[in-house]
Amino acid sequence: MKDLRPPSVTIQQVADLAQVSSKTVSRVLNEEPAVREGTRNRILKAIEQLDYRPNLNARGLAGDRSFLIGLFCDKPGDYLSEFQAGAVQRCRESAFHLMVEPWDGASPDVGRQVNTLLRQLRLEGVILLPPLSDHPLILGKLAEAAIPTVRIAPKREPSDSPSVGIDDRTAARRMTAHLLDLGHRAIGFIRGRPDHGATEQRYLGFTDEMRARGVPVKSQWVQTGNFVFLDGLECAERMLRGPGRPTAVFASNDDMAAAVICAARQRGLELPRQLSVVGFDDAPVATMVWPQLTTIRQPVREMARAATELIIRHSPRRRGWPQPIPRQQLNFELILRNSTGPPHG
Amino acid sequence: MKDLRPPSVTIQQVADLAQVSSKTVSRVLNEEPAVREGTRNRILKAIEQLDYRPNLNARGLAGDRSFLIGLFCDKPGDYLSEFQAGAVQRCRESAFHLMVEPWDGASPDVGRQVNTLLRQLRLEGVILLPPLSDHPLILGKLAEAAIPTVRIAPKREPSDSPSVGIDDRTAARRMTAHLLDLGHRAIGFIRGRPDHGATEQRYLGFTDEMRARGVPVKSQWVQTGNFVFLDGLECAERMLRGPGRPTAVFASNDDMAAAVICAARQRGLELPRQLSVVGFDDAPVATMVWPQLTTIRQPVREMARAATELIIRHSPRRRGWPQPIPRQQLNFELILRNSTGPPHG
DNA sequence: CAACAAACTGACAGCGCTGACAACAACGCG
DNA sequence: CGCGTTGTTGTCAGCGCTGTCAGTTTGTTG
Repeated sequence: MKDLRPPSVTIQQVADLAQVSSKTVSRVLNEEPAVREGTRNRILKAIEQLDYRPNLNARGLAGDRSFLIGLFCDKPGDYLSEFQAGAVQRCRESAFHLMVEPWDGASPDVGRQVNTLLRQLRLEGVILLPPLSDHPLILGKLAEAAIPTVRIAPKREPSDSPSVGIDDRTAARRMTAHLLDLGHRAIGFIRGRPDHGATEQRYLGFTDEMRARGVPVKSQWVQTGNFVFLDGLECAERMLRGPGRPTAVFASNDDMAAAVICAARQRGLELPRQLSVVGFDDAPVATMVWPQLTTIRQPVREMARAATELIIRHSPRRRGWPQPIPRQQLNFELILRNSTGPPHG
Repeated sequence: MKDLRPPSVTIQQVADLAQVSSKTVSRVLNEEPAVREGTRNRILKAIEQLDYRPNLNARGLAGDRSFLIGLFCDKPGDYLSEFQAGAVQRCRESAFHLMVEPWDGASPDVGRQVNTLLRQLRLEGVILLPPLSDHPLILGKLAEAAIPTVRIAPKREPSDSPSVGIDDRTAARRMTAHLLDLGHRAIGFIRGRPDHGATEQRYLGFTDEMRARGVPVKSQWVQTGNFVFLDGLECAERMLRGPGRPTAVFASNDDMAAAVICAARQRGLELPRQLSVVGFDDAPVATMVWPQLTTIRQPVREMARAATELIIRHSPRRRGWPQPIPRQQLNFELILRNSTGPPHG
């Protein structure tokens, strides 16, 4: 059975047409400076005319590159989807490609698998989504292989690797202020997964503002929901049963906030009159529940672009990594919808 | 600035250690048959010992392959996430990799871009998610490049390309039967995006069963919501206002069903007593709204596995494509939750 | 205008692997 | 024992591109 594919145009054909050597064509492909204007144009025209596309395998093999960026994540989901979209977009602009790799952070085999991937594919950089941003083993492998790495919303802040995120602490603080401004004093909080960096930051933001205003944080109103709906449901039920329940609940993400809404409904509470609920992330579900969630919008696509940009800009790696790149913080946005209102009475 | 990466192990080193030629190592790598048991073991041991990983670029260049499978989709979202997870999993088992590529089906430039991708990356196969499964231009390019293609939930059924899906029509019919069995006679339906194959099938399933039971379909209760929440909201409002409203609404997907729930709430309807709502897909949102949605579960991961399997099994492409592969239909599941009940009164 | 530097271009090897084909061994058979 | 046959391994070229370095042209200066 023969190969049915049409034959591909090679760099040599372009070179012949433009009457230069293939090396010179290679130069314009790689945007190397030393090519005369006229020559470049002639080559560009030839490329156009033949509709030439360089073969990535060949380019990679010869130059020991891959034009591939890895996006390592824990689980698929909204956040990943959105992030991926932003990253792919940026990649396209520079003829890079994105390889999304889900890892089970808990598996004992990650190390080996990451190794395989790095060495087989020769990734030019890796973006780590939480909670992988703080996975010691993966970070270790990456460092060992000297792969440029950008961590998204990391927990620790070792100065040796750049990261992109928002100021979760300030955002949570702002949100808490919103609740306090409405008049709430009895506020519950649902924490996220302990291994996410954002979890602690958001909680700190909450307590910062409560303390600053002199409002006590009741420990039985602080629960941990691991960022998932079902856990959020349980947390909400624990908070809401009994007479002395909070008048507002701040969930660390929207999935859990949606759970609070469900739980409140089941108990027959009227929202937001009897209970205000706020989330974090502005996930799709934020506008698919009623009342719609007041939340914090993270500029996920922009973060993805920024992270991808960092890697592309410093590629090929020979140019050195890391540079003195500070943690990059993008702006969040407080989005007021109708899940919040003044407390009843 | 020198290259910081550790040097990589080559096939030659393995060959030397095992005292064979590199070609023989290559043979075991590619699972070619003509290698003596003892030799194979010796080589395997050497590979293990050196922790050798073949360089994909080199393999690709020499063999004119890529070990890459493309997953083309329209927009990111739950469905994609889930599908991607399944596909990546299958890829890993065979040392393949998945390249997710979002395309704007409406853009006039898709053709060129698809071309670039196919030729640069030399994808060994492509999986098309709806609505791209029926995108004439993309299908054309793929055929032209003789790339094995699997279409997910396609509309048309040209026998020349395999596809994977569920029996949307029967599923919708089953769901409709559920509603009728509960006693509903006034049933509204919200259609999806016209360019999705499933849209028509699901609607047909609905009318099939209604007709079979002799229950009339009211045209003002059939609306089109394009599978998105906001449109669903409008559709629901149109159906629900006025006195003669349906007692049940069948939305073609869960996002729109969630919208129906919102709309019903805003009008103060009690669910499911005054209105039953059902969706389709069993998306995450199905269990994040209250009441939780009765819906149809699609085995998305299994579909992904099946599609990926088809491509891997027929790779390298020299082995011929297409084979006489019929449309593959996986089983759906009707999931009863609490958004449905007998009609009021 | 010679002399030299800077800008530009090309020749060539080789990246790590596989395809085609040759070579060689082991075996069965007349 | 010669010969073909099958099974197993090796040789070698070359996939399409880029790195190195040498060669050529152009520009600048005294």
